[in-house]
Amino acid sequence: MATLKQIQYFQTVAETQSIRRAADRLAIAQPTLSTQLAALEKSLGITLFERTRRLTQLTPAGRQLLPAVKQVIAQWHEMRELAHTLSDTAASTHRLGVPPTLGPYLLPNIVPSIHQQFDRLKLYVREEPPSQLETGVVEGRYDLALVPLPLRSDNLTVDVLFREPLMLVAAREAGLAQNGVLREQELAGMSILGLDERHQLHREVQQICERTGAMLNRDYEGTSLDTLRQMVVMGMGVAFLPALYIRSEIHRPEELDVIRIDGARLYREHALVYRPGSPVRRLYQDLANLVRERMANA
Amino acid sequence: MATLKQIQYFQTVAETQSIRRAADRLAIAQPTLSTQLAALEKSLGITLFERTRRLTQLTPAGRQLLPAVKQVIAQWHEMRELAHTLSDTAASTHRLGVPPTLGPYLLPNIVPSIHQQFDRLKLYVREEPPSQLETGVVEGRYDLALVPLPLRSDNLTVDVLFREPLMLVAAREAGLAQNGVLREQELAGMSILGLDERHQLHREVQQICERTGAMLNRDYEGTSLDTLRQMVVMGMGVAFLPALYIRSEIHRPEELDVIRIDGARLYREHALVYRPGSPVRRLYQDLANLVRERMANA
DNA sequence: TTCTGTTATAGTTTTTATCTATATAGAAGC
DNA sequence: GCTTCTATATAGATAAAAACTATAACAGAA
Repeated sequence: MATLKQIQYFQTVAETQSIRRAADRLAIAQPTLSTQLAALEKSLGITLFERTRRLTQLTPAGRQLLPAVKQVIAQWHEMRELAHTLSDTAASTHRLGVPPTLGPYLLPNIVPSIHQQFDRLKLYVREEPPSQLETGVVEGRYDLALVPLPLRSDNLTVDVLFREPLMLVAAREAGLAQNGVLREQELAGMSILGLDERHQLHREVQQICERTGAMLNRDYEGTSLDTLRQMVVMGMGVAFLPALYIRSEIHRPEELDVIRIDGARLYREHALVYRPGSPVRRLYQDLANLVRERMANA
Repeated sequence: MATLKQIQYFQTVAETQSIRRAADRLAIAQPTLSTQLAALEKSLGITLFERTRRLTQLTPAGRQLLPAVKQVIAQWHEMRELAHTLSDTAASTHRLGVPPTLGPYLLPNIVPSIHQQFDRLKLYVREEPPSQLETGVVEGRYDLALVPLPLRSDNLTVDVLFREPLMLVAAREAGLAQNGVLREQELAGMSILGLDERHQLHREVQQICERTGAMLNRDYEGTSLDTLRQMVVMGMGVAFLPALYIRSEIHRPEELDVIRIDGARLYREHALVYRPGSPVRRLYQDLANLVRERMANA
């Protein structure tokens, strides 16, 4: 089987038109080169060179093989260069999974910071429900993912990132806003709109309702935060929406009241997860730190 | 330094997602594969795989290197296929040099036969004066050449091909033709048009003139056989033209008389030459035989 | 926990790439 | 025509590395 070395030897002999000079340039002994050339010729089934005392030149077949040989070497060098670039782990493309209720509202805040600190890092981002994100990371479809806590799987490394408050949102006409604050007790009996159960937020809101005595309206469920907001605007009820969503999507206070609930533990918690064995876990820890800092300062 | 084998190993592991299965498919022991992978990773400065018990999968960097790796292997296979094709020596392109006073008139007669017998052989043909053809072969610019005898160089293998008669050509008005034959003595004192001295034919005609007592007209010399013919047509004199030229270019007997000279050794002799060390000399001998047979039957 | 399957490591053997020394042969020079 | 020079080939020895076997380490499943 021909080796890359032999192919390089071939090219050098073709260029120098001399086994002797090629051996010098390659810094190997001349007999080595002779032997390796012979081995290459044998493995290819071609006589590549016409050897005379005065000069060693290509045969017609060798001459026509040379461009193909150069191609192989060129591709090989290209591969090595790419490897060199990639040897900085932060220069690769990492596959990041995000939940649809977080990604679009968080990433715009942090991606610029990421590119500032890791200028050659690239992210390939996909949205999926959190449960699929977890299995996606375990199975290797993702390198890392943003997921809400708590986790189902226990074989992933978890870097807790931040808590995101859930705020009560009501139509302006409902007149619920009293200085933008409501006491927890006042939630009791209230009808709450939620997302459908495929979303993690469904469960989170469900738990809040159980704790506070509010009632989760299961007749109408949103399929996204945007539809949920629309349902609130149309007066179908009130809803808990994540703070990052509110910050990025609700700009017209004349339509909606955003109300903080006094006393209740109303938040969801996000984490960055990846496989414990990932050779670039160090980079992912740095990324987690960056997100934490960015959110702490926001 | 990364080897082709290691690169193949890399690809196979990436495909099978398992060192174990890859080792099976490659028919090598598993520890060998582990070691070679580690060596490749070290030489590239990249961790290519994330090894867990359950599956061995690519790291982000490895994933991005994979296409480049496949390129290298693809190019290598392409090279091997080409080598296989070229392993039939008669499937290569051979550089053939021909003199301008022979090539255009001989090749149309023999090239079809060559392609019939060696259907994958290709000829790259160039025209040059015979002296340059000889050095061209010696120096390796040509693989083989058609040249007139005698040769200057003595370090070339010579396959004599055939004798080509030189015929006297005169304008119809000159009225020289007597049954198309002239006796040698009648040449004495006659003014003969020739090519300029860069052509071998110049010397050949010069020798004929010396032998027969004819006079070589040096005031007007042709730069090609075609101009020489024109000069004859215009009544500037008579000329010796090679039989192959006459056969292929002179179709209008009303303009010119073609006259055979009785008694004189009027011919030039052609040979096929190539370097004695050429690994494909066997093929060139076959080609020479083919030309000889073709010309004997013509 | 124990068992199973996968990868890594240790130690050995085989292969092969490389070296030095020398033979061989063509070209140039005497 | 002989010698010398120079380039490649061959022989034999050595060093490098690629391969093997055996076994350790370890995670996940039973």
